[in-house]
Amino acid sequence: MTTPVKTDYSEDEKLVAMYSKAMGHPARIAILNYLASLDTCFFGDIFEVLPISKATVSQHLTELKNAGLIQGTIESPKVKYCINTENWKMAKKVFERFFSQCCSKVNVCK
Amino acid sequence: MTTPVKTDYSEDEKLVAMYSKAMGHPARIAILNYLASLDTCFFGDIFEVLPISKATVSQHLTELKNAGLIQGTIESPKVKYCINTENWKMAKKVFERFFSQCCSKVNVCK
DNA sequence: CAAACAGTTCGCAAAATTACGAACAATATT
DNA sequence: AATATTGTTCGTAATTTTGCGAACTGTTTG
Repeated sequence: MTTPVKTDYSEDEKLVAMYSKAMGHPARIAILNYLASLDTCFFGDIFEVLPISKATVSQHLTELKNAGLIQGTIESPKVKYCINTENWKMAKKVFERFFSQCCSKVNVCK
Repeated sequence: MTTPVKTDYSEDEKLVAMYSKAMGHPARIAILNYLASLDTCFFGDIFEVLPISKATVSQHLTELKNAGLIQGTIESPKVKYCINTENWKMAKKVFERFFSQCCSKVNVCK
């Protein structure tokens, strides 16, 4: 009957952390903002707007794709990117739950 | 009249990225969850619940403090930690705005 | 005053992130 | 068929992150 020491993190904790990590760079936030404001968007459009090389843009896009926040489809010779709305909604929900758990009661230090 | 190429990221983009980065690790999410569920909490309580060394816990706490999401006050010989409600609300708002900008229109690829 | 307690900081190692240019693939154009 | 266009991948370098044990700081207790 000891304290319930965590041997691992919960799925929810891992999920929030995963989305957060993917969003943990201004370039990736800028990409998401940009994609969220558009219907369609090619790699070139994103690259054009960011102050980094295309190799780096491509890397950031891969990370966002791996996190599930965006998706890309080939339209030769271009690649069209967009928000993955399904997962975007999921992330939105997960963050809402996360942030709403605090500040309901007064729990300030001191 | 060329395309408005970004030379830097907006303050909002940097802010979301900063909070996200701080939240980009399951241990830090677990800490925030834990703190959000309590009124008061000492370092030892947090350490006790996590599967990592106290040196590492201390590091994570420092990061969360630097991001402004938590605060700590010394109550010798212990240290009491808690959510920084002011900034927590700020973060909540910032993420709400971020996530609500999408999915209003149908902008799925293909 | 010595020993115990509660955390932080230091020093270090391993791994991951960030960034870029150059090389590469795959289609499109001439 | 050669060349241009569009992105991705590779190789590499610099930096940051993550994690830990050990040493340290500052109270507090014996």
